[in-house]
Amino acid sequence: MKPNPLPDSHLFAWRKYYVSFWRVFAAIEADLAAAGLPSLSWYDALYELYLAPGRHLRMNELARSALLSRSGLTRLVDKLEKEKLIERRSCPADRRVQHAQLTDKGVDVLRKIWPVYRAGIAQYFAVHLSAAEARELEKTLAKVAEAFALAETPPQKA
Amino acid sequence: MKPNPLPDSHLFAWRKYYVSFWRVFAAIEADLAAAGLPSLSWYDALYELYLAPGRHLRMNELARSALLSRSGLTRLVDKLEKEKLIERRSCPADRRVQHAQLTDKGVDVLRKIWPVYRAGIAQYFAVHLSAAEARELEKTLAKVAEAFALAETPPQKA
DNA sequence: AGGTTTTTGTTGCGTATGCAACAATAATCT
DNA sequence: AGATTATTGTTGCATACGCAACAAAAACCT
Repeated sequence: MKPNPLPDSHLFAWRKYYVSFWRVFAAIEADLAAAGLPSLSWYDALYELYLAPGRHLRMNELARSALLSRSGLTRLVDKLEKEKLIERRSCPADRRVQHAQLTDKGVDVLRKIWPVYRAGIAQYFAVHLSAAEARELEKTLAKVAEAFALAETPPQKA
Repeated sequence: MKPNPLPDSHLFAWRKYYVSFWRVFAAIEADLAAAGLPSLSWYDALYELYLAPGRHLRMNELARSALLSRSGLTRLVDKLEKEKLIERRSCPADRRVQHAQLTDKGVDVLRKIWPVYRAGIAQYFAVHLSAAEARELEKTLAKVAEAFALAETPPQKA
């Protein structure tokens, strides 16, 4: 940990990354709340289920995708289930496992949130980026995100 | 709001931005907690005071810089004051105003946090960026952040 | 098979944080 | 000056979230 190479260029990049993210995130959350819609954590969970084959995922998988702890996800799924946006389903093959299954009503809510979310992304974030900058940003941050995806895979024998 | 131009390139950039940020943020927070250090919100507030002329700021200003609501900042300052990292000082010129004044002990804590924070930035974020990418990222996200700085300034008459 | 270890989801608890309401004070407008 | 309005920081309340402990179930060992 001694070499710790953090040149100014990278530190400055971090500061902008950090500040800009919180500002954009707060602005989008405020827009959602003002529209009487659920917050982004609901969207994230519902959307991950929407993408999943069969529109269902194990709690554990969903927690990872939705960027939550397992306990946090349990609470979130409690609320989503109370609103009938998902259903919990036991897994016959492994009786420890619960699946969260997206309902049609869940898809509806997803479709209600998206226009406001999209407008927020456009207004607070995308409007400042050229197409080239967007592609560059995606490429760069993909590497940052990817490192965590790899870390989730335990080291293989070979 | 109808045109709403959000091309795929920008949407993909947003997804990477969003996911990578949460992952990096959580990893750094975990490192700080593991080292028995306070969380980033403490660092943010102390650091903004450190940068400020005279090492003090009004509560309102500090809330903005530290990315917190006024009430959130009040609670944070309560804790910082209890640990003697800052002092509250009334302002004679405007008796509504309180200043948060960084103490020497506050500077010490800042210096204790920074190595762990820096290592986290380096390890989870900076290591994936070339110098050119870092500069590009900073330039791009500066525009995103700057829009909010401008929005804070109420529209001028002219 | 029988005992240990790991994994899975849930719960108790503590903490962080925002919104709306509030009191004190300052600024603004006749 | 006097009345109204705006600003500042704080508080009550509600909510969201993580960690550690837990029970149930599976996987893994001899």
